[in-house]
Amino acid sequence: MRQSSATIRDVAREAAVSVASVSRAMNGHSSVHPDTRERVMAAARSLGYVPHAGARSLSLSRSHAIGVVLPDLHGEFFSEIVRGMDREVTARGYHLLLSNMHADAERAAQAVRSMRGRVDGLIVMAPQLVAGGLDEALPLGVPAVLINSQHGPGRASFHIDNAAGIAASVEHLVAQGRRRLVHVSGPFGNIDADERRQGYLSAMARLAPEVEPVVIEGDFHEDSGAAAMAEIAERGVRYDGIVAGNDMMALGVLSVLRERRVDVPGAVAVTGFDDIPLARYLGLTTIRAPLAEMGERAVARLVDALEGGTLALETQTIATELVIRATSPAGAA
Amino acid sequence: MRQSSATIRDVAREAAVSVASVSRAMNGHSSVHPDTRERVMAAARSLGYVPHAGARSLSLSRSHAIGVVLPDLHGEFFSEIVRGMDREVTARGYHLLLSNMHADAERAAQAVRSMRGRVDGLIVMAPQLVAGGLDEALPLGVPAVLINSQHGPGRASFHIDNAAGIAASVEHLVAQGRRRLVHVSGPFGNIDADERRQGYLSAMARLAPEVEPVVIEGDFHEDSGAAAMAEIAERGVRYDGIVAGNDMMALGVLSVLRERRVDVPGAVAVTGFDDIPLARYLGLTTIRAPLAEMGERAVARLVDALEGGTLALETQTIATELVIRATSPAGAA
DNA sequence: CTGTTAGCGCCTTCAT
DNA sequence: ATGAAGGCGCTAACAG
Repeated sequence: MRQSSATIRDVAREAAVSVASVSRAMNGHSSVHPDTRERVMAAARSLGYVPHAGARSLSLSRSHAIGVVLPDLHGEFFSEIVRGMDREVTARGYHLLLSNMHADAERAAQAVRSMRGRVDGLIVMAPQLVAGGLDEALPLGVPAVLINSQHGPGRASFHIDNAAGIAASVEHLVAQGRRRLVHVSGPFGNIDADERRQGYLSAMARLAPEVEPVVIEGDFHEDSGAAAMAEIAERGVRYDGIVAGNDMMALGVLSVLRERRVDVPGAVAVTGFDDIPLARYLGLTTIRAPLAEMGERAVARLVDALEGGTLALETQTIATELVIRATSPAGAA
Repeated sequence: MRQSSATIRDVAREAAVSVASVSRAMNGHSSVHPDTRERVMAAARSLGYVPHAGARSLSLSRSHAIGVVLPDLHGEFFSEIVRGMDREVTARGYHLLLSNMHADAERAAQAVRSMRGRVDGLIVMAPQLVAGGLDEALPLGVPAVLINSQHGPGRASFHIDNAAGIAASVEHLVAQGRRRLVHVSGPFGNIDADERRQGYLSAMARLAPEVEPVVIEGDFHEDSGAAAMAEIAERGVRYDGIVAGNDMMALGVLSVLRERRVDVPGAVAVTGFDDIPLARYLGLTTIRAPLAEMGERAVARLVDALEGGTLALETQTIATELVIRATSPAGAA
């Protein structure tokens, strides 16, 4: 049953021409006699011939595929970026090849290596890979765009301005007269988490220098937001605002607050990061980053480079936007 | 700069052996002298050699990639399925190649064709493609698994039991003494929408035969849920329950109800379909389908077939589960 | 155990 | 305008 499809040679035989002519006809070259072209097309149609992309890639050294390496598809964050990439890639006539990259450098390198020879370029998102690991893993000769990853100089990359985003949250809360702000951080070592935490610390030092900043480590999941609240209670920390490292943890925070019948935003204001759909529904103040757009831009940048342009080896910063909602309305406190 | 990577021949030269030996050594064949293997590995390492997957595929006629064709990555529905596929595919040592399929049959066929020669098998999700269109587009000789798509006999596929899911919702509401149930449907022609609508109609005929069923067409997006409520009001329809075709539309329905200060679930109960994360947060009763698991199973089935097994040309039905929440609590009405 | 050779399917000079 | 032939990088017989 597994009848192997027709090849270019079958078409050539059927049309009584050489394979070269078939190739030329199929690829719309000009120097082909209309009659020949017609015969070739007819033969191809009748045989149900479809060019073998793999062979084509090998011959042209261009696969028209770009590899995407990321931790996982879990949650809104990555799927939103991938969605943007998918949109652009479709418009450009390319394909997306997905690959999971695990946290440890060895398997990360493995994931990257396994794409050599099947993609023309790479987009890598490795927020939890330590600096250096990524630079070593990336193969030479394959253009790559990095997103929110730690890397050395001389790489094309995008960087969401995490610190500025969190700083905006802190400013917003401080403007309401709140000063005892606690930060629920993502896992230490994750670059996004680290930058956000650093943003919180800097902003606090600048805007509320007399207050001792408090950081609780979470893991970006909802449960850890709730757990953080428990720890805060245990340590007897007083606070009038919680700046969470992402929306999911903010939700965990909110559920605990609601359980304890704490007045939000009266007594405590809460902010998140990412602006996932849930945030809008629950009225959570958050920081929005144009993820899909960043995905599009990453692809555009890469494809432009592949098609003759040059890949600017610079980091492009993606600005974020503070979205104020019910958990910290403008005039509160 | 674009220094072309080392090939198997470079390694052979460096190790002073033939390319065949390099190939054998790299692929862990048994019949290779330990010394040569060592020399080869050393040479490969020093040259930073990474096998060219494309060339390998061509030679082996196996790409270890499976193509996924779907409408878009928008929303939870597809990304959840893709997440499951991604998980399984990683475990099996395969890659996922994404491709968007637009609604019209021509471009759908195009999307499928463009994957010939780059994947070993296909997983296709085309809920809005009319019967026949898909069967024609699918290339012979490439194993394919269809998910929630219209197709002729003799295909391997999965089918979410939409009708049974909606029927469960209707039964649940009827058990509460509600009978004037309105269905907000997805777009006509979409197989999921059609089956759910049909499930509603059958269940109504069976459980509330004296009631005239009411169907309003939406488009699976939130706004259309709100629009449906407007239309219902305009037509003066009386109701005590809204059975939406999916969660997003149910959310639209809920927002209108809340705006009008209608008592939910007292006066009106609402149900959705999909069990997106938001549903849990908003306490929306819904139908859950194990999407990620279905994605995993689709990949497992396909890969098993590719590795020697045979692809059972049958439709496997995915059972759904009624998740009762605040918008239609068990003892209400 | 190892080297030589012939493809996998296609594109592209180089002749004609 | 067309055909013949070499090659993309790798693997799989087939000989030694």
